[in-house]
Amino acid sequence: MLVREHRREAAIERMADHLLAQGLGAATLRPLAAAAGISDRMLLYYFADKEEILAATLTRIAARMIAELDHAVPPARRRAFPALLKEVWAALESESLAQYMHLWLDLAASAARGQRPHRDIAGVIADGFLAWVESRLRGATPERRARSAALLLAVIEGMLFLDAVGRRAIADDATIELGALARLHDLA
Amino acid sequence: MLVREHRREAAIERMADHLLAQGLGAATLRPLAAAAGISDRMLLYYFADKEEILAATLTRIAARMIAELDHAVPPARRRAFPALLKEVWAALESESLAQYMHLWLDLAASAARGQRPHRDIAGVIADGFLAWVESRLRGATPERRARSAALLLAVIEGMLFLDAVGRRAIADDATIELGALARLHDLA
DNA sequence: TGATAGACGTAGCGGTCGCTACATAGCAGG
DNA sequence: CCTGCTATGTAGCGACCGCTACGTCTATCA
Repeated sequence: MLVREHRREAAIERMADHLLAQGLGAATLRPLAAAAGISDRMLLYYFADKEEILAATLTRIAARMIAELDHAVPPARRRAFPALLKEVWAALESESLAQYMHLWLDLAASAARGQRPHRDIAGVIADGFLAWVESRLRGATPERRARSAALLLAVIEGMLFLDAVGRRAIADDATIELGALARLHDLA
Repeated sequence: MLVREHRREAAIERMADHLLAQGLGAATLRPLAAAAGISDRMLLYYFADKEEILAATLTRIAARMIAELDHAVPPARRRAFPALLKEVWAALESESLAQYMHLWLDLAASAARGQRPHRDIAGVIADGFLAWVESRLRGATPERRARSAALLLAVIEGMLFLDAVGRRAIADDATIELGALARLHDLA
C-alpha cells in the first residue's frame, strides 16, 4: 500500500536520526519505535525483524553521509594529496559529520565480530568512501590515484580512531608527517 | 586477605581470556563470572562493580598486548619506516594479536561515545602503542621519529579498520603507496 | 449488507541485564 | 560459649531485550 510505504519511509528517516545521535548500541526496538513515533508493534509490522530495520536504516545513513561529504567537500576540482587530506579531516570534525564517523566506528567494531548485516553494509560504505576520495584526488595515472586514495582513506580512518580514544595530537602529527612526505614526492 | 588477592588475580586472568575471545559486547557479569569459574555474586565480592572489573581486566589485557608485540617484533634494532610498517602489519594479522586488535576496535568505538573507563584506558593503550612504535623506528632526529611513529600508528589503525570491514585490499594498497613515499623520502 | 483483509494497540512471553538482600558456614577473639 | 567478621551460595529485584498472540477497528468489495 502507498500509506504503508510512506510511513515506512518516514520511520527510516527518523530512525536514522536516532541512530546517528545515539549510536548502534541504542539500536533497540522500543527506542527506535519511539524515535519513529510509532509503537514497537508497528515497527515490526513495517519490517520483518530487527535486522531488516537496521539494514534499511544504515543504508539510508550511508547515503546521507555521502551527500553531507559532497556538500562539505564539493567535487568541483581535484586536489593534491596534502590539501585533500587537510580538507577532509577538517570536514569530518564538524558536528554533523562527526556523528557519522562515530557510527562508522561502531559499525566497524561490530563488523570485526562478523555481525550481519553490519559487515556487508560497512564494506559498501568503505567502497563508497574510497570512490569519493579517488574522484577528488589529483594523480598522474588512475593506478597511482587509486593507491593514493587508499592511503588517504586509511590515514583518515586511523586518525578517526586516534581521535576517538582522545589522542587527537597523535592524529595531527600523522597529518604533518604525511603532508611533508607527499609534498616531497610531488616535487620529485 | 591473601586468598582474596590470589583469587581476584586469577579471575582477572581468566576474564581477560574471555574478553579477548568474545569482545566487549560479551562483557556481562554472568558470562564473565562463568569464565572466571566463580559465581557472579563472588565476582561482585572481589570487585566493587562492573566498571572496576572492566578496568582491571582491560588494563591486564593492555599489558599482555605489549608483551605479545614485543615477542612478535623484538626491540633488538631500529627499522626503517617501510620495513617496520610491513613487519607490524604482518604481526597484527596473526591469530593471537588479531584478538587484541578486535578488542581495541571495540574499545575505540565505545570510547568515542565517551564511555568510562573505556576512554581513559584506550588512551593509555594508544600512548603505549605509540611509544612502542617509536622505540623501534629509525629516524634522523627524535622529533622526526615521533612524527613518523604517529603516522605509522595512524596508518596501522586505519588498516585495521579497513580490514575489520572486509576491505583488506584497500589496506594493502595503502601500505604499498606509503612504503613507496617513505622510501623515496629516505633517498632524498 | 455482510465478508474479508489491512492497520494498529495491548499485553505478555521467556530471557538477560547489573546488582542486592539474605542466609549460612567457618573461624578468631574476648 | 558467645560475638562478630570473612567468605560464599541462593534467590531474586526491577528494567529492558526481541518478538508474538490476540483482539479490535476500519475500509473495501461482492
